[in-house]
Amino acid sequence: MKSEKDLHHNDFFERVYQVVRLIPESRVTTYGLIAAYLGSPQAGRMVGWAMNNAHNVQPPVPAHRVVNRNGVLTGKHHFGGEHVMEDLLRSEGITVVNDNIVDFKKHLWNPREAL
DNA sequence: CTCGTGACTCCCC
DNA sequence: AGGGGAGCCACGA
Repeated sequence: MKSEKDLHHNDFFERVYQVVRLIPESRVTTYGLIAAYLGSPQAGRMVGWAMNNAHNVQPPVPAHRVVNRNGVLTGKHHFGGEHVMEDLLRSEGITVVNDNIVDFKKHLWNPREAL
């Protein structure tokens, strides 16, 4: 029935989006943990590449909850403003200082353990 | 088809 | 401490 092309919902990007949508409020995860959960521990760059396109995807993807392995907001320049990503996190109760998430490990959400 | 690039991460020197 | 290389894989030129 389904052709190869109809399997687009299994694409790496789509699987990334599905995981990101499951990150709870006030929690964050990393590019590497998402990649690892999807079976490609070395493909963190792909997760970032997927986030680059996340703004024109539905349902919405809370891309601000994805940071690098040190809890740094490396993707903040893709939110259309210097403080947009940071403000979104703050509005969920997360403290950000100099692009670093305070108490990062306390807010870290690991899909491999949670899902 | 090949090449360069990237919101990453790990390893080695 | 910090810089370079490699693996990852989608995408556009």
